Amino acid sequence: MLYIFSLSSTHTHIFRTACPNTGSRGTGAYPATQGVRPEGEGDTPRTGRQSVARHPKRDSNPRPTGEQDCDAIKLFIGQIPRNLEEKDLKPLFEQFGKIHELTVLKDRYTGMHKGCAFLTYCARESAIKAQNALHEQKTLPGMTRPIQVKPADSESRGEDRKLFVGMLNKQQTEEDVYRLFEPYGVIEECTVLRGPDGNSKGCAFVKFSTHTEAQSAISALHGSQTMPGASSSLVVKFADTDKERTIRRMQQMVGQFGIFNPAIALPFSTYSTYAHLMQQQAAIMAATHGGYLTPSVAFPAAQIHQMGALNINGLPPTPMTPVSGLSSPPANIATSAVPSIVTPIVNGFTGIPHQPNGHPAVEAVYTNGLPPYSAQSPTAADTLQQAFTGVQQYTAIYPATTLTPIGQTLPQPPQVIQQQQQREGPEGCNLFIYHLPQEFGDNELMQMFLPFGTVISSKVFMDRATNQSKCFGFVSFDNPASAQAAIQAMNGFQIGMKRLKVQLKRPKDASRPY
DNA sequence: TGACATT
Repeated sequence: MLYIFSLSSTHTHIFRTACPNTGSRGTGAYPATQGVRPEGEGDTPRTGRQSVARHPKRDSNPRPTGEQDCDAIKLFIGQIPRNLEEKDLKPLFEQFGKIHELTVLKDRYTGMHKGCAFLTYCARESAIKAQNALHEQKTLPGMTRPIQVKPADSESRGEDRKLFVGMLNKQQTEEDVYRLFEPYGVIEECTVLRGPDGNSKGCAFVKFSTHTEAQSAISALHGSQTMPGASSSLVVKFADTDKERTIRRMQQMVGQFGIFNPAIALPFSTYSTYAHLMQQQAAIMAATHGGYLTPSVAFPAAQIHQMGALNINGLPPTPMTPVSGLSSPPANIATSAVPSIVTPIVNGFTGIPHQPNGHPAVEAVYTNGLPPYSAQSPTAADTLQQAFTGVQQYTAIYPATTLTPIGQTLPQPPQVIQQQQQREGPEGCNLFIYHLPQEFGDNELMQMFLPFGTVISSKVFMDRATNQSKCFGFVSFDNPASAQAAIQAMNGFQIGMKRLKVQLKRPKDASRPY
């Protein structure tokens, strides 16, 4: 099994030019013309409001006058080949104006290029131009999806105007959905969720410019009709907040197929004690295991990622309480914003079991039984975006043949390191783990223990006859302290109905049974 | 549950 790491710098690279008067960025709503731009729009009667959606003006949240030119917009750039650094990307974006800051996102632990960037022009207008010219308009070499150029989540607000639409016909396109919703307001974003194969998952996100519009669409459309082939009537509701999504995915993962990341599937009591360790895991998972990672994992992991202070060496800063009581989840779980990048999210969806109704397990159920989140942390949003993009882009790793994009030479691809060359670590570094979820393989096992240090090997034992996991395995660290930290944190850790048993591997000469 | 780097 191959594991993909980058050992390059752990620092984020920033390209920045001096640009005066950009201090006000990051606070305003963006006059976005995002998502679908249906063609042949003359076919359908349109309201006056809806034409507004095609112009960079927003009737809500008008900006103060005189601020426009230097009220920079931070753009999120997605679907960037991982071999392109700031210097490579700069020419592509400079044609729309002077760049104030361009930052390729790197995993903070592995240094791995996350396939996305943040871009801030000196002039607001440049950002709008760039978005209009590039967003979904061209595909960079090696990528399977078109480039994403849209306001960073730190720029957008109001997930209270974003709708989840379920029970669509899988033949329905963005344009179909757009037309369905356009009578109710200005649509800023309309995205059908699709699997890796490009097939619709039968659901979509539609973002209106105002909450009122979104609400009116719900009132008019929810349950109003049943699409051909759908098992029940149309579902139109406000999209989940992260908190809701986290909870839902935890529940679903536990119930359906075990889990990938214990932090997600676990009750909050253990979740909270483990959470700060998962900060690191989140980043690593997002950056290195997109092909395996389900979005249900990526969401919460990314949230956890920005909770609390980090302890770089992976050791828990406080004594762990593996099976602690009934503490509440950290309050800031709910503070991150739902990313506006919708299209990229779906691309990383691999291995998600589908429910009998044919809907993806993760997206199938959206309710709004929880209060909306109150605050939005740009950092959280950024992290989510990073996680998403990391997930998504690893479904299409480097192609064997890489074209030279935008006239640049190509840096080398990320390092691919074969793991498990060394099976056992030194004495005191090897853990025996029992009660692993049936679904856990070497990879998942490794990820579960990565937060505690450098994992030099991970092995889940498989039944030869059935090829099923025997639910135990080994993890080896490169130092005993990591191993001890892992024992402290993970022994007794509840996953679904089981609790992990994490012990030092028995020395070879010890044959005593338990 | 079942039990320490296998086939």
